[in-house]
Amino acid sequence: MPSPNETLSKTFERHEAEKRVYALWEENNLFRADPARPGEPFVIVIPPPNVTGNLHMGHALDNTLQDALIRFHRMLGDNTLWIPGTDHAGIATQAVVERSLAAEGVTRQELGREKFLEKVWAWKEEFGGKIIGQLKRLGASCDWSRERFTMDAGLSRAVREVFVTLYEDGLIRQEDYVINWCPRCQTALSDIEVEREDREGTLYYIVYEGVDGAPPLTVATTRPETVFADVAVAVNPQDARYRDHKFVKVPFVNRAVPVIFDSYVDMEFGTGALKVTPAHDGNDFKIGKRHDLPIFSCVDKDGRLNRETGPYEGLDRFASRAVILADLEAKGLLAKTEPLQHALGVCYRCRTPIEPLLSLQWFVKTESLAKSAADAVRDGRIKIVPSSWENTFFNWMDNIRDWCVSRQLWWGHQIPAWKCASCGKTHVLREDPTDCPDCHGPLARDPDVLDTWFSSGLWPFSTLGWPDETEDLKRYYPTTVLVTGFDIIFFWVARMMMMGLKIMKEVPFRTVVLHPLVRDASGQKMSKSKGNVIDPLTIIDEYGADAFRFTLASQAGSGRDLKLSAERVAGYSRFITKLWNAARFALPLLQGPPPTPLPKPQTLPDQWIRSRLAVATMAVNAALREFSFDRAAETLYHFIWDEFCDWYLELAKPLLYGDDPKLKESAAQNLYAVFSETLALLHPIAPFVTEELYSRLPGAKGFLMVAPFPRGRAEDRDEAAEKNVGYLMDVCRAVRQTRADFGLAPGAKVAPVVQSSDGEILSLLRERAPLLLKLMGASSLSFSGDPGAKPADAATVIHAWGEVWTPLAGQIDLEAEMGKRLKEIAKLEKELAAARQKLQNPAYVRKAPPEIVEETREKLASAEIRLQSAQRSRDLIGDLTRAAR
RNA sequence: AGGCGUGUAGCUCAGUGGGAGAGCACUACCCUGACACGGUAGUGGUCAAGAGUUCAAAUCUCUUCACGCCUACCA
Repeated sequence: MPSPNETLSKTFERHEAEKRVYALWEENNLFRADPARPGEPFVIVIPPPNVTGNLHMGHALDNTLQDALIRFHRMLGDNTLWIPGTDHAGIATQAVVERSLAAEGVTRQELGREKFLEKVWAWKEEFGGKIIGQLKRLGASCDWSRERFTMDAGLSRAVREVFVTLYEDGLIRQEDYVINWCPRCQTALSDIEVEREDREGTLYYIVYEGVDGAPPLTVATTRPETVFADVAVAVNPQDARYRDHKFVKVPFVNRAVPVIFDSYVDMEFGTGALKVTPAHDGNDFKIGKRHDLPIFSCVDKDGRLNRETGPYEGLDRFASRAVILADLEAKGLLAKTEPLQHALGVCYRCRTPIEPLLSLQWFVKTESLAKSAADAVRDGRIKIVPSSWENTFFNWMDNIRDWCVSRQLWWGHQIPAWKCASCGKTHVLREDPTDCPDCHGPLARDPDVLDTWFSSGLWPFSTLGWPDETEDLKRYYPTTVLVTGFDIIFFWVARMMMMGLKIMKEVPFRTVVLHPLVRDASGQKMSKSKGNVIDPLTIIDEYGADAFRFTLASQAGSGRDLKLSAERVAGYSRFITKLWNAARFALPLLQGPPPTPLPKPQTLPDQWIRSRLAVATMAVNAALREFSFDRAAETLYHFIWDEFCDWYLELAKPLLYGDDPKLKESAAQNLYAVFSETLALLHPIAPFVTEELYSRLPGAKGFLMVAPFPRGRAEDRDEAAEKNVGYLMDVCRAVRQTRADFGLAPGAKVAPVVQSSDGEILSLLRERAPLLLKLMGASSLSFSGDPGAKPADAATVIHAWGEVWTPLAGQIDLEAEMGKRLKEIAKLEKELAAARQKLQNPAYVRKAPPEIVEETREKLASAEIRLQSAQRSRDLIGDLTRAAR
């Protein structure tokens, strides 16, 4: 680090400093957790980003908040651990590698499973985890020595252990079921991986002829190409129209199918008759089960019509539609068509329409797991912040459906299930078998892998070493806080709860902090196709990590959207510069750290800023404890800019620059204490600039990152000092206001007079006069106890404690000033009337709390005073106008 | 269809029973020896609309309107 005495550059050279400071933190092992150390555990597991991923705004926000919490608690002395890592992201990663293979003209099928997986691992080693370096640029203080990957050996063992345990407990089973199939990705998807898109579709009315001359029946469908797999037509039992229909013929294949009654059918929709296709619709599947109907497919996994469709075999499911409709029409079986707006299920990755398909898959039975998770939130073992999300959470947990966990991919945790070729039994095992445990027949392993969310569901304990009883696991489970966006409550948060409670018999975390999603400045989702993506690294390059983090924190309290714009970051980068410049002023004046315990402040400016610091410190502590990052940021912004820089530094200058060595020293020591504590308060949100400035404090030891976080000294609260500085501010503002209102020439030195009947106030002000002169741009300040001593042509500002008279000089825009005064008077009169009316209301005086009534009286008095001020100004302007004529 | 949420200054938002606020933007003036990425003083709002509860409503209740999100079995 540069030596403390070196003068600061004009602005914070953040590129160089961020790199240097971060390297120092790492070299000094400051991120590393030690279970043996004392302290309350404070543990966060990172939501593992995809190993293929790049840092985007969502990550930036998420990790800024986590880092702020970790840094805060580290400084509080807690035993903090922030576990980083990445997710193997099955389908996403497989797709990336397949794409790079395609460039070489190879498919994964040609390569074979084993070779392909080698390629993926090689890709992961070379390109994966780029995001880790990007998190470091953000300042993330993760314990990198504990970095994990959802497919590393330990986590894979955990996955297998959990799968087998759930299987043994009857919570996992393999079943034929209609699942969501993506014909493009060639895999099953869970229900929540299906997204709904509103699309303009068409409702086709198709005639099914009656069997043996029975009357025909018309059904309405959006999917005429699935008629081949129809096994029934269903109508509502209440529906009188179809009482006499017994059997109808499926078009093209002329199969006779029964007309059945099922209350699921909506009589109002279409014709009130529904074609039942159990193999290609989830609801039809349920109807089929209820009525014990046969089930078979007419669309294959590649999305083409199969053999059941006869001449149409091989056609794409959508391309076939036109042909089929034309043929239906030719047969006179297409009664009519009408447009229909419907929500089409599409693959969350490639937006290909989902094909509901009958298939053999593995399911996790979620009902009991979900109940225990919901109970944990209901009884407060897990707190959701903000609590408004609880209803959404319960709504899902109470209506949860079984979780399809098998995926027809290669990249992932292969399901530990083997099927015996001779006895046909399926074995789910912890250790790889050589032959069938029952009959020693040859075994074939299930080729499917698990949903990537299965392994991330174990993240809070698998990363701590489970299933081994590690020191980390004992010390750090359950984790303390989980910070994430609300978009993955169901994908991830709920599943961690279910898995943690089932496997560990204990909640995975005590608090879930849900933050907004980052949008662009106009509230649009950031997406490549819209071209509105702001790259966090570009922002960091341009404005610095501190300004960026401060911006994110300051906006993290708002509702569900965080609208981010570069202008806003630019604004907060000025705040960082302001702090830097305050340091440029302060550092050369400092000799060394103040003695401990910190001496009581002796002078008014010191008493005042210490009091204000105590208030701000307590507010920041409270805000960070309550995850109100925005409140913490706002408090710091105003304390540093308005109170520390604008008032305290100005008030302290005469002492710091003065001739009295004793005063000088105590002022410098106080400045040191206040400034260094301010840096500490700001550190969790803006770690780089604060660490850098801390290192420049003469005699500062160690790192700010591990310095104690200020708690706020209650004994520093000093109401008298705050009141007295209030008088100084009153005088100062009165003169400044007069200067501005009456357009006094900037160079013109005024000679204001302060009048008060309170001798103590006068002597206080007299003592501070030299200081005030500079702040007001006055040549002299005089004092009077006598209201009659007012100079002619002086503007008056009245305060409750006295008056400030400022003699006028120079050019004044009388007309404009008169307008302003009249407007002000009107406003004040209104205010007065309102207050008077309240006080005249007996019900108010009787029922309102006395302090509120008192407040209103004070308000009335203050409005009267301000009205007097304004009236005097008006009269003065009137006089001046007449004199000018 | 149901659920959740939002509506406050030109923009972004804080404020959950008692003075309508902040940042940015805007206006005027000022390079005063840390900072013009600065300072000082200002302009700007029927708190979406209506009704109710209350001595008192941006805040609580109801209704309406607008927008957003989530969930869902209307083929």
